[in-house]
Amino acid sequence: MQRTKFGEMACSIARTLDVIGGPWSPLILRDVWVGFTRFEQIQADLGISRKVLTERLGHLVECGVIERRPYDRRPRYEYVLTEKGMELVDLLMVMAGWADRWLAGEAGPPVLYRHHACGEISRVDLRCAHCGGPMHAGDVDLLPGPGAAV
Amino acid sequence: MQRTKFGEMACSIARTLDVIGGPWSPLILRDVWVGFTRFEQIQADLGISRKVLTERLGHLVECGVIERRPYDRRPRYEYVLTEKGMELVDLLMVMAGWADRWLAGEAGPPVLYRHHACGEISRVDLRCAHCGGPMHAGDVDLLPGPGAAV
DNA sequence: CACGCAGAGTTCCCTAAGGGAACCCCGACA
DNA sequence: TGTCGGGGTTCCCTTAGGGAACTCTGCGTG
Repeated sequence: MQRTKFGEMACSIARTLDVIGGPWSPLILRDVWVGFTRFEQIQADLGISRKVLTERLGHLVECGVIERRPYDRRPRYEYVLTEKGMELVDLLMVMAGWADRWLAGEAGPPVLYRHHACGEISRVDLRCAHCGGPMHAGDVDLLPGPGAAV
Repeated sequence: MQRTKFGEMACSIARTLDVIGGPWSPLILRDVWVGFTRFEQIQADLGISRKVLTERLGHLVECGVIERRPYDRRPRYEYVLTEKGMELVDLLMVMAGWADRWLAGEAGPPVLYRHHACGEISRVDLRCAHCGGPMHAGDVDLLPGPGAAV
C-alpha cells in the first residue's frame, strides 16, 4: 500500500517491492499460478475487495508480470503469467519454503512440491550460480555494483 | 499494512506475508542485515516514519526474526537477526536477484554478491533439494500437504 | 549539581489507501 | 425483451502510514 515509492531507491529489494509490495500482490500471483486466472475466481478465492483487486491486477499488468487477455467474444478476460512473472513465482516458492520450515507447526505444510525432473517431493534450495555450493545470507559479501547510487 | 490478516489462511505464502508483508519490513531486515542495527540508523537510512518503524520492529521481534538487545547501560538497543531471520534474508537475496535481472536497466545492479566459498561474484540459483537440478515455478507440481485446509 | 545531549521511542493530527456493498455495462441466450 | 454472469466502477467509511513535535532516560561535562 506504500505511500513512499520504493522504486526510486537504488535497491533491488525496494524495486521488487514496488512491483509486488502491495499486500495482496503475491497472493494474486499465486492464484494466477495455480490456475485461478479470472477476476471472479481470484476475488472469491482471496476474499479481496473488488476495487483493490482491479488496482492490483492493473499494476501487475503494467509491470509486465501478468498479461490480460480475452478468452471469449464477450468481454471476458483471463490473466496469465509472463516469463517475468514466472520468475517472480520462484520467489513465492522461496517464501513458501520459509513458512513451511518456520511456521507450519504440528500440521505440517499445506502444500507439497513435486519436482518434475526427479519426481520427488522436495523443496527449493539456494545455490551459487557459479560454483553450485550452498549460498545463503551468511555466505556472501556485498559489494557496490555498477548501478550503485552516488 | 494489511487489514485482512493473512496468517489464518492455510497458505505458506500468506503466512510469510503476515511476518514481512508490511511495506517496510523487508527493507528493515535488509538494513539490519547489512549493519544498520539501531533505531536511529534504520530510520535515517530508510526515511521511514518513527512511529511505523517502532511498530514494525516490534512486530518483527514478536515474530522472532530479530532480537532486541541492549548494547549499553543506558537504554540503548540494537536489533540482530535470529536464525529464523537470517533465512528470511535468503528470501531478500532472491528478491534482489529478480530485480537485478528484470529491473536494473542500463545501470546494472546496485549491489553485487560475492560468494565466500568460491570467491566469485555470483547470484543465487534455485535447485531441487533432492536431486540438485534446477527447480523453478514451472518445474513442479503442487500437491495438498498434511496441513492443507479441509 | 544543573545542564545538555543523544538514542529510542510516544503522541497527535492529517491524508491517503484498503474494505464493503451497491451499482453499471456488455454480449449471450431463452 | 428480460435476465444472467463476468468484470469492473463508484461511493462512503475506517484505519494505517507520514510527519513533526514532544518525552524519557542516563551518562558526561563544567
